[in-house]
Amino acid sequence: MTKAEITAPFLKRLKVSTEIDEEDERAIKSLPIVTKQMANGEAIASIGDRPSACCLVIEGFVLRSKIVGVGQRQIMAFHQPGDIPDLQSLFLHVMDHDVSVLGNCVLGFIPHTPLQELIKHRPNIAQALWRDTLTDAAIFREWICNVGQRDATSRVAHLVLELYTRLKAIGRTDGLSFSFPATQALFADAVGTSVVHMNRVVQELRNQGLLEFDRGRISILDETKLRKAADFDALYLHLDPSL
Amino acid sequence: MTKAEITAPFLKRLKVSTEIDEEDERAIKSLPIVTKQMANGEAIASIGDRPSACCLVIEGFVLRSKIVGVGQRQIMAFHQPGDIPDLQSLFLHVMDHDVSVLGNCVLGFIPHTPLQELIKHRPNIAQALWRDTLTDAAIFREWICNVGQRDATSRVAHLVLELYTRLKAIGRTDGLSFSFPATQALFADAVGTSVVHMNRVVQELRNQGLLEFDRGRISILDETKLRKAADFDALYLHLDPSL
DNA sequence: CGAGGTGTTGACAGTTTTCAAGCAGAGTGG
DNA sequence: CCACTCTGCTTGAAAACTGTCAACACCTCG
Repeated sequence: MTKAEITAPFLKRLKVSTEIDEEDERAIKSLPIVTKQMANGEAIASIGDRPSACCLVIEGFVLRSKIVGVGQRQIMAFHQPGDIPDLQSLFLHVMDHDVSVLGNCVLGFIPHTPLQELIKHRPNIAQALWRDTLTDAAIFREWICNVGQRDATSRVAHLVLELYTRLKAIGRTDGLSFSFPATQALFADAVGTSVVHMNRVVQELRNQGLLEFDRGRISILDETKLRKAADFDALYLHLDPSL
Repeated sequence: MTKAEITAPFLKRLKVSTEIDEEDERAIKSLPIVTKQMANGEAIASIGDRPSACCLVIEGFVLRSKIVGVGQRQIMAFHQPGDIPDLQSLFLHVMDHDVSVLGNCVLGFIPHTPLQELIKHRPNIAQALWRDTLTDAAIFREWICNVGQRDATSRVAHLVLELYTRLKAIGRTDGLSFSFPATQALFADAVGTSVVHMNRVVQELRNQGLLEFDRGRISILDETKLRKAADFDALYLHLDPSL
């Protein structure tokens, strides 16, 4: 993979929100990035770690999770190509949660030191990255609402629409469907329900003709009804309004 | 109020995480801050707004919330003196949630422009503020876990310990108790339960001798048991380890 | 073929919400 | 001082939602 290919989704993302000039772009392309293939479930960083590099998602998905109480897992975020899921480790040195791989994934590891240099000397990039961590936070807030106020059916509908909307913004959807290698158990961990209940919710959404889960592919069948069931408003994603 | 008094909790907070030199301190003290007294429930910023200033909490508490579905409210964060609850509006120009006052409160409003200048020319301060937004995000993540995985009793216990720990870090606790002007309905909105159930949980915690709610004052009666009930680990708060 | 992961189902138990009502205290105005 | 209102807290009973347990079908892979 060339540097251009590696940094492409990342650059595209940054440019949505911020003026990135040629020198910024050169600086990003000259970062020392080590790419690595990783398989489903592999750990990138674990709670208590003190990482010395950040990981850029190039292909595939990454998730952030935490074990709560007696072994239950809560997933707190899904990350897609162009994201840096553990950028926070630059400033919060101890990991307070786990970061791991979903499906097969290509990651680029960027050591903290050159990244810190980049932030110091390229204010545009610093600002874009800061903004990125703020939209992450906005998504966390929406998840609090999701888990706190909506019933299980709405939660799943909402999560699907979020994934769809974010993936569409980076051109990784195929009409109204997209590839997402998650089992029902994983979805259950993300919306805070049991696997059994998750299964019933999936069936209900299927029977009502709203969406279809099929071996790593999610298809939206009736977007209008799904939006209504989900109580979904994309404002919190802070995407480029032109999309 | 003098500038020194206004900025004191804020400066104290920044210094915990970052080297702030004298010039940084001078720059902060010369910010044009307009203070304002506000009363319980007053709105600071609402969803859809495009604020042109950020608000610094000087005395009292501020909360962030969102209306979900048919009028239910989810509280997503509580902020204490030294916090800037809407710092994100510097980079995410449209508010995706509401910010309002809890109890009586003194706020300092700082226009975006001088704040942006400060960030541009004082990298230490920029870094400290960025770090602050990252700890906010860490708290959001923990709230997702709280609402997603714990039962109502643990959730309340967890929230109380979080408030206690954060307030202790800024010296606003009184032994094992602290002042926090929240009704049970407010707590219900924060942990995602109904008011009725919240009341039952409060009584249970009282009966078990874990804590006491009394007109705006919360007292921890048995810290060890409460910690256990809450499944609480302060790691995610990223506080100065010397505290 | 057997093992393990994933999806599915039924019955039952537990938690939480909803509805409806009553109580206590603070503040208001007559 | 006494209604009166308002808000916050409390209680009981029924209904809704969700979790747990146990079992089985299906599929892939070694």
